[in-house]
Amino acid sequence: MSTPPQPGAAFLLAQVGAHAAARFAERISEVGVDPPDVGLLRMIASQPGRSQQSLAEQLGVVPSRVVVLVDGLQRRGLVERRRNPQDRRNHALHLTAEAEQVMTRIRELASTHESDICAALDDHQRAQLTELLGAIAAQQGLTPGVHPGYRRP
Amino acid sequence: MSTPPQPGAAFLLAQVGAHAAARFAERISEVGVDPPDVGLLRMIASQPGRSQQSLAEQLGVVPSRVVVLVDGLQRRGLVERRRNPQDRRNHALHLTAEAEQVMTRIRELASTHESDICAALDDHQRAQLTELLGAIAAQQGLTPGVHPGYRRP
DNA sequence: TATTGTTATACTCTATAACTATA
DNA sequence: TATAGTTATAGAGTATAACAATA
Repeated sequence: MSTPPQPGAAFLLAQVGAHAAARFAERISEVGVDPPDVGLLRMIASQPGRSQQSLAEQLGVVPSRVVVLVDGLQRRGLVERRRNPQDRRNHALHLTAEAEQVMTRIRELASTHESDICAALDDHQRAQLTELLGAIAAQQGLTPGVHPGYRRP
Repeated sequence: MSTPPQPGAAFLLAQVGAHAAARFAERISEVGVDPPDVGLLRMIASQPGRSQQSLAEQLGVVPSRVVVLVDGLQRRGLVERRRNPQDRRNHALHLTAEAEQVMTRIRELASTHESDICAALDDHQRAQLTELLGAIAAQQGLTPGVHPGYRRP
């Protein structure tokens, strides 16, 4: 007797999660950034002046990867590296004025994205889903706001 | 006034989904395969004798990628390519006896994985989550059982 | 001429390790 | 000597396009 291919919650999570991530990537390509960029921009926005090392640590990523990501954002004029006069080794990261506008647009896109992905659910179900996922995330020890797309070094 | 970083359902989906996928990849590494391998093995198991073209189409992937994946599975002794005497251009794909055993083990690992990922939920909540995710998957037009990790060509 | 599968090639992403400059 | 950041390099994964065999 063969096992019927009834996907469980874990497979559905991976499937729907990857779909949601891919659709989000499509949307934000409008402003010329990709999901890792957005993660970094959000972290810099919430704590301006952070060093690349501290970002690497929180993301669970090797510092040389942050260099590449920040290079890209700097080329696009979204992030500034400012030498810290107290310790000229480290770079304080700040968003540019343009980045503030871009972040506003990203928040709009994220909101549309949210509605799109949850189009099958009513408000109650959406709240329920958020609660269930939040419980899993907490129990699994996921860092709030940090996407595991950044891999551990 | 700054927007509080309250992650919505879409972000949680992407975050938890990527986590689930990564954990599953760890588990199945025990039998020397990775998630794309498992997807292919499952498809061949449910419809033995399929051609590489038909797999490529269902996965939404370029045929040359299927070549590489099947090469790997063949090297590991899990898949056989059999020339079709009627049309000697195409290769009918079949699982080996070893692959049947490996699939049994993978099903065990998937079951453990499922319990692990849903450890924060009781049975009722787990059923609820599965239902909500199923509704999203259907409304978003996702192919049942096909992980979007295989990208569209 | 069209189709199945393959190879050759190139591009992207990411990690490792060596290196520079500051401390 | 230790630390922040950078560069150079290599490996994995994947797509594109040219190609071989068969129809």
